Amino acid sequence: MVHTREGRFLWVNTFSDNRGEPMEPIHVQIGRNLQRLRKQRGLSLDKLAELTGVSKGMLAQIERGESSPTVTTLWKIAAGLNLTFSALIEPEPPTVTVVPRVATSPVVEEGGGYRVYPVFPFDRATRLEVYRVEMDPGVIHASEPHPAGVEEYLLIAEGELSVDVDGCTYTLRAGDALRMVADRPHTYRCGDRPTRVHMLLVYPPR
Amino acid sequence: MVHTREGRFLWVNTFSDNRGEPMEPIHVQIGRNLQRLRKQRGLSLDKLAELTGVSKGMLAQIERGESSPTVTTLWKIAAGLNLTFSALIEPEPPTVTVVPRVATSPVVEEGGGYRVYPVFPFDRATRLEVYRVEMDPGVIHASEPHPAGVEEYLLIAEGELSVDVDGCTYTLRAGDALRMVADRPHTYRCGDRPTRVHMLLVYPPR
DNA sequence: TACATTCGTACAATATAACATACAACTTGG
DNA sequence: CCAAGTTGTATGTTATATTGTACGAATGTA
Repeated sequence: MVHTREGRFLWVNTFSDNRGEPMEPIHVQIGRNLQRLRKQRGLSLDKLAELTGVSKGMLAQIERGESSPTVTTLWKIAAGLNLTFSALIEPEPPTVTVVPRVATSPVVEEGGGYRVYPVFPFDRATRLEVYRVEMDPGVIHASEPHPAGVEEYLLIAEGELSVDVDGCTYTLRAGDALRMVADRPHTYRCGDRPTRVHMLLVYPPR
Repeated sequence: MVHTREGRFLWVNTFSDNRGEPMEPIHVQIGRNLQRLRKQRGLSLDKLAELTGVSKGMLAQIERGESSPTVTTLWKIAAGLNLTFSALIEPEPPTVTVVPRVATSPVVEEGGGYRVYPVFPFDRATRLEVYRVEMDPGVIHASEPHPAGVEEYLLIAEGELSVDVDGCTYTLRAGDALRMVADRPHTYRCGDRPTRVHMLLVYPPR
């Protein structure tokens, strides 16, 4: 319950901040991204027109933010450059991010025996959120459901964890993994050794 | 250029199977997704037109795959429904899957000292792929670049791992984490203890 | 049941995307 | 240096995206 609420709390705040971003029309952003990507690859408009099957004039218009291309045109561009739509729509992300273990404080610490550390916050592009969960022997933690569509992955780093969900119990050890649709109550139970789990929450496109 | 060519090569040969894309034009896919999302929310075209500021007739045309909307129109739709572009482009997901450690065989086993076990295969909905990597002390592994847009997460379960990328070296220990854009060569170097890492590959929406 | 409202589709008018071609400025090769 | 090639921009034409309105069918209400 606390965990779920926390998770939701993080989601709401992180998500909306990221969403409140585009002050510029989307076609202008796309234009800028396209020009950057083209120049990074040292391509002329002519060359790009060849690669993508979109006219040189149109590409120039797009880059200058003077036209709002159709999705088909964008698709051609993305395919020709072997890109995703994201690369055309989103600004360039940082390349390497390290999160040392000691750099994080638990966001949840029930009686100290169940500790949740944020590793990577919700990322709008990947829709992925990563936590490190540490449980002391014998600790039981009940989670309320996440919103519909959220999927949870548990990657056991060490120790032993039992997961109760949908009336079933799954016992997992180091190296084991479990994924589940997380929109129902589930309970974690730590075995007789300290347990560390990488927990991934994957949010649906929404 | 060489790098770009390499990336393209990998994309074509390694990932095209996983990404087995439909042969349908993108605007038809978008139409289908839009209609599904609209109906899931119990909205009429009228209501959707209100929410998005796109005309009812146009929305109907899009849903029927009869028109290739501009990026501005798509943006309006996404914003009105509080969606990402991905949700408009990608189809929808599926309960509990457990992958015991012993259930998997390494897909990569270079001289035995570097072993990659698939945990969760590429999932079209989450665009996430999970591996467990085990390295013996002193082992070095050089990775070729992944396609553009792919992001790699390394969650250290145990041991010590050094990651060389972009001329920088990051040393990670149990509980540490790293995420990076994976479209460039990178090298893993195991410390003096056996190392286990959860490796996540997140593919951009496409 | 009759009437009102809602729904998705059709259609004509308007706006704009997308193209091919031309052109001035710049770069490259002999 | 000059000619040829390349580059991004401008322009007119065509295709199509987008709108507002009308309409028949379906649904809801008294």
